[in-house]
Amino acid sequence: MPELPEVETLCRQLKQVILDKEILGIEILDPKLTAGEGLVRRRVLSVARQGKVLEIKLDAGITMLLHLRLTGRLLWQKGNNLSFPHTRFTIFFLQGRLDCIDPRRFATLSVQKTIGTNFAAPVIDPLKDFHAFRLWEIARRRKIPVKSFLIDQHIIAGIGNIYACEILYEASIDPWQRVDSLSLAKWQKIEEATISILKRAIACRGTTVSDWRDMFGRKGEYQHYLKVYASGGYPCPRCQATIQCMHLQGRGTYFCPTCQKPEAKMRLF
DNA sequence: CCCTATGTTCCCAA
DNA sequence: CTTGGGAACATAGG
Repeated sequence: MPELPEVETLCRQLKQVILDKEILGIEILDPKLTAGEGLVRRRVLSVARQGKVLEIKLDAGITMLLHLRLTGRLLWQKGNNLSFPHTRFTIFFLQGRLDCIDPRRFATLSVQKTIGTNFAAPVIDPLKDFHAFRLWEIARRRKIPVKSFLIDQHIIAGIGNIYACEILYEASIDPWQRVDSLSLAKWQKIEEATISILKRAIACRGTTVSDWRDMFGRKGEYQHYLKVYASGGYPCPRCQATIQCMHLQGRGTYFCPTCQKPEAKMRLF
């Protein structure tokens, strides 16, 4: 479910609730996630997001890395409510408990001892260092469709299928256009669209098209601002042409065939 | 039964 | 080495 705005929402909400708090206990219900054992009595020093990964630093030099993949959720609860089905682990604090719920069990949890040189991954965070010129330089050397480039987590960390579709619609660029054919001016349009869309989606606490919920169980609001995602067959808000859906890399890719007109010979199939 | 799904990784072929 | 396609992971919903 979660892309950058959803993970950022969880990150901010986690900070409100568990920063500086002590872990009183952990219950692991999914044997795939035993990495979480041994964190009892540790205190939360910081919560951060790297791409779609939540990074929780504890004392004693311990770092938890949580990736929710497709269907992972975090839910903060007070009191002794019954756990939701598919709850995979629970972390208990004095103030409440944090449930990780994940029907498809794709979510991953790892625990690392922080050792000396913790070099940053050479990955671009769309909100911190998405600069058109830098992206243009990297893209010049690649021959993949621009949408594949935007959702490649080794290049840019955090953009997934929904926001890639929205960004390319906003920038009026064909998702299949080869990245090595994009001008610097087009990259400036992509930069502008990416930053405005992701910021607005964060302000909306994410996009709920099916089951995304924030840490307090609330739906997001950005689904009301989607222009093309999940709108196949509906008219384009700009030109009234019919929004199309085609597969790219096995993912549903929504676009306006008129506003995002393919440039001759630059489209890949 | 069929298909789809906001993610990632691995294997294989061109 | 690069790229694209498909399967895998596991489950719910239309």
